[in-house]
Amino acid sequence: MTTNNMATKNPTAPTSLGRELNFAAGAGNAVVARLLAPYDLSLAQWAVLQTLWRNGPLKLVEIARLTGNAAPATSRLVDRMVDAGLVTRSEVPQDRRTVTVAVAPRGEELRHLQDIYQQVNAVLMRDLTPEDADRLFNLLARVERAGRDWLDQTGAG
Amino acid sequence: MTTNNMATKNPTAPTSLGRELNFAAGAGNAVVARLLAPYDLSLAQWAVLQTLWRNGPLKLVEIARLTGNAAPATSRLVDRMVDAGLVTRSEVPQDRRTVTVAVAPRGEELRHLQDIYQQVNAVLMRDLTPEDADRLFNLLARVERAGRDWLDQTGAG
DNA sequence: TGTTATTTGTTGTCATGTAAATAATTACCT
DNA sequence: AGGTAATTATTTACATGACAACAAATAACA
Repeated sequence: MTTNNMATKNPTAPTSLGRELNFAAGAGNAVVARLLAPYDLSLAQWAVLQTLWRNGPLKLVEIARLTGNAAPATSRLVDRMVDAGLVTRSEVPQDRRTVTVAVAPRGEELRHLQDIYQQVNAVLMRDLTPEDADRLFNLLARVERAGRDWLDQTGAG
Repeated sequence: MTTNNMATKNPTAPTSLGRELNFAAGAGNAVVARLLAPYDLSLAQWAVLQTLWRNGPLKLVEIARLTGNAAPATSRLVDRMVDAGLVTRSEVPQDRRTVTVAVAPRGEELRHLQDIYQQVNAVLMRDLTPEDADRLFNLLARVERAGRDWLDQTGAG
């Protein structure tokens, strides 16, 4: 099983986990992009709608946190989505710094795309057993946590 | 072990594989970026240098293929790397369409960064057993292949 | 109360990714 | 040979991402 451990022993094909992560993520993103293309919706836009469908109207900073993007990128992304009629911006009297973003009617019409990630899961995990799928999610979570921990300790230390 | 299968059964936390892939890849990319920052080198630039360090001078289209990017992105990326003195462009008499990209002296000085991905591997896989690491590489390869196959069949069919 | 720190959102600047269109060159094939 | 197809690289246009700097508003606190 591990007589020729790819990650630690194989000298002819040194393998970068970062590369494999990016290639796998890239393939997944291409699948979503193709599924969303008929609706003129990008993956980034879908991610914003998804957080709003699930959580209701949100502050911009919350959308940024939930989608894993920085605030400036989210601000401009929401700009384009407002122009496209997908979401609305509303000022908040209680805190005049914040802006509440909510789904607009044109975005509500796309709510049937809320569970499209399950189609993507099905495509990507076509050849995986349920046990393999569990393992993959678990391993990815551990990898991400290890990276974030190192970033925190290195950046703050 | 699979009494509460996250990927298929847990109704309270539906999980997107694409999301997890992107978050894990993002964490890995942030780690590399921080390691490369002292050398004023981006991940994309490092990837180009890596292909050249390993394979010698290459056509632009070969760099694009090996790094997994489209040709236009590679063309501009190489532009900036030429400006930075990292690589050189050379015309090929045998085929006047092609341009050969080679490592310049200033890029050769960074060759010690060739194996930096191993440091990243060590950070990301800190909590993984060698068997887990093997499984992760294997699962990622299968996921990517499933996505690419679907894209090919859907796009070409 | 009044000063300082924090939070929130935006804008500027840049790097990078895609797709489409273009130009130049080479390969193919009757 | 000559016309068509394929390959290679670039340019254009646009979306998206990061970081720094900034402005406005609120919170914290001496």
